[in-house]
Amino acid sequence: MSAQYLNPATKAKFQEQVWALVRRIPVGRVMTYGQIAEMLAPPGEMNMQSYLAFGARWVGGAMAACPEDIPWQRVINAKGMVSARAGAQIQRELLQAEGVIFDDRGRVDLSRYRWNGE
DNA sequence: GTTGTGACATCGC
DNA sequence: CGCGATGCCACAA
Repeated sequence: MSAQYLNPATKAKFQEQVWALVRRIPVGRVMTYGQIAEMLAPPGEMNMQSYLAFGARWVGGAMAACPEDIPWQRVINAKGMVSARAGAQIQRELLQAEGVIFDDRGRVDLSRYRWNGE
């Protein structure tokens, strides 16, 4: 069969879940893509392992559509750094304005700022 | 139908 | 703790 495309509705739903979770991230806190992916429920249509392997990137895909209502700035990678994308410089300042401290390498202390979803 | 890319994670050194 | 290399899925051309 050709490329096994996932159901658009399922994708959109997952995207919606990501946004809902990002909205719950309190000020001064951050979350990693992998953590968000693991926190949300897998589309079910696909294998669990597959989701675990690429769920993080799906979160990035949802962020690609980052509505202005979503504090996408609080979503960072597992390295505690802002992903290399347009506006990374801005994102850093936004987090600093919220009280997040960046070290010389532009990294934040995940063990301190990472939000466990409470 | 095939090829390449991506807002990443994890393992190894 | 930091950096390099590998693997994974879905999507666009």
